[in-house]
Amino acid sequence: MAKRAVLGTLGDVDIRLLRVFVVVAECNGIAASELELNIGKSTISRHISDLEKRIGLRLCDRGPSGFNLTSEGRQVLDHTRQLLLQIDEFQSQIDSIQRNLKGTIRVGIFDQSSTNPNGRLHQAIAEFDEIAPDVAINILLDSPSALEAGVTSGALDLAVVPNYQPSSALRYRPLYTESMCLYCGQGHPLFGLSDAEVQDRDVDLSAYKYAGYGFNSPNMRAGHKLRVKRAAQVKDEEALALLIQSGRYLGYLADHVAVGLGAAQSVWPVLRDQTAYSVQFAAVVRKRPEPDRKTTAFLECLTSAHSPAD
Amino acid sequence: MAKRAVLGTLGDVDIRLLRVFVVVAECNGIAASELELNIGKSTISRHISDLEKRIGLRLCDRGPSGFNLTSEGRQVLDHTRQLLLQIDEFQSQIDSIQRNLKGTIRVGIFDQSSTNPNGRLHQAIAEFDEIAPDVAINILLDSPSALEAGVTSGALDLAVVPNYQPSSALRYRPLYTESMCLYCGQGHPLFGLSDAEVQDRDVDLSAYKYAGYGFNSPNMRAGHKLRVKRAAQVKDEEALALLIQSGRYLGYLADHVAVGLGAAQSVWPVLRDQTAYSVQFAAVVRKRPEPDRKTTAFLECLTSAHSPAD
DNA sequence: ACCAATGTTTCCTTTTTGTGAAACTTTAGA
DNA sequence: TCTAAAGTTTCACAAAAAGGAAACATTGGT
Repeated sequence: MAKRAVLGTLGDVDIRLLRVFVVVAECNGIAASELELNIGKSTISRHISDLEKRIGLRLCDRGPSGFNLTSEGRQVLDHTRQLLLQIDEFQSQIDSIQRNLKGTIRVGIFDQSSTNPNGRLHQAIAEFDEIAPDVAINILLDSPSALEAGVTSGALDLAVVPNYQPSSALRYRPLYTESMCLYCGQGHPLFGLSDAEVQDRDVDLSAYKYAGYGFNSPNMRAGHKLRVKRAAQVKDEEALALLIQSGRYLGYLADHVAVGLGAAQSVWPVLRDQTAYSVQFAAVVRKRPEPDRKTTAFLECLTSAHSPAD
Repeated sequence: MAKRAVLGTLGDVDIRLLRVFVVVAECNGIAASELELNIGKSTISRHISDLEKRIGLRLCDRGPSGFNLTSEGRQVLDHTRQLLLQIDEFQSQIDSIQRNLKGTIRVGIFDQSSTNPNGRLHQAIAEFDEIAPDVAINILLDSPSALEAGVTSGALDLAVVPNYQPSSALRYRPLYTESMCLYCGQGHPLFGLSDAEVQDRDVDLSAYKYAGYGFNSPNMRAGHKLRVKRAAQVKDEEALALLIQSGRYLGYLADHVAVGLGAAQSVWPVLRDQTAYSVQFAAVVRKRPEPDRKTTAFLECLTSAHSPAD
């Protein structure tokens, strides 16, 4: 240590010495406090006399003739007890900060993902409310790119988005996957045909009208891969399902949506082997500044809500 | 260190770290606080992260992108400020104990010493009242041996007594001296005789009546040394002076008393060369338990009141 | 793309602190 | 008077804490 900096030149009474003093005073002697403190008496003796030097007062008469606090010692003892209480209080204030999360958490959700039965957001929210009842939850629905932008800028604490094109500024935590497939509706030329039949006929999918989302999304990328031309743009899943059910359009649907629509009766998977793909949904937070505690806690809730154990 | 005792296992938040944290927060960054703290940034950085580990909370985002307290950091800062205030308050409570003497001080005075002009007890009292206005002074007059017994037993805090037969349990601090001499009164056979004349006549002092104190005192010891027989016992100086002035008795008087009686007119020193002696008056306190602060302070006042400088 | 500023980490040194053992000192009590 | 008990002091040592220097890492601005 080069030189003690300006801090606590005079002050910074050693809390430890004060604690020792209190115990010694309560035990009414050094010998008696040995057990309590679990320190040798030579050490205790030095502690007490150190303390006396530091605060410049003789605190007690001690020796073979007995132990007695001086009048100053009694006063110091009183003030010390109070100080130690205040320190304990400080400790518990800190503890309570640790325990009680407060504030508002802003969570973004991909607006077309709420129907997936794999998504356990509701469960995560319930868990979170259990451990952090004082945090207000703010939920916002938007497109994946808008959500990621929000998280990056700090406008959102966390978002649940399909995990594609990961940004290096963000940290992704996989939650669940959604399986997608190209569907057509009743009345469509491909309706009812098995993959083998379609393949036998050497069908060119791009010959059919295709409906998809108008914004950047896994759906859009899948469409690109099929090289289909988008004849209809939609903004939400229901609209897309409607177009497909019309029997005029091909389009990607999540399998759970197809099931919801009545499956084989209403919509039909096209070339499942080739067109099926799955999207992983992930919770995303920014890397820095590091997410705060309530965000981390929410992330944990999300993870545990989606872990296989549950 | 063999093993940290049970004290403050979890707690004992390091006050120093908290102080550093407050300064850093106030300076809004580590670099800025370097000057203020007069510590290198590497150390400060470590301090802050140590503190974060100890209390288990991230306190601030820091880095090239700027410095920002987290919401927890802000809360901790508030509580820390309060704690530091309370520590300061503790300090000043201690200081005030140091400064303000309280209680009662019991002082004993040799009851035959109050007329000596060298005794500056009044001045000492004035000084003491200046520095310790809240201490009540209790003064008791008694014989030297009674006073010393009082000090030894703790019934008295301090006494001013002629310093003879020092007791090993007591600590003596010389204050002033009183010169004594054997005197006779007008009408006595030795009145008016110079030392030489008395010696020429080969006078046997023990042939004359002698008057002295009836209790153990320097006066009594002086009488023993002269081998005079005590024909009259007195209990105070005025009675003694009266007997001597009668011209019938020899007796020891303090020179200042003789002067007060009118010196050469009224009383006459006998064989000054041989009979003169001086008594040192001293303040006396017990060695242990060590005298308390007000006693020590009073002792200081006595000393300074009697020091040559004054 | 480069630079300056802000922190962090690693490595090493110095100082302070905490500790026990043992030899002493003092005092109360048998 | 002798002894046991209570503290104090001295000595030696280990560990923690405080500190700095230098090499890194990250980021904002030119």
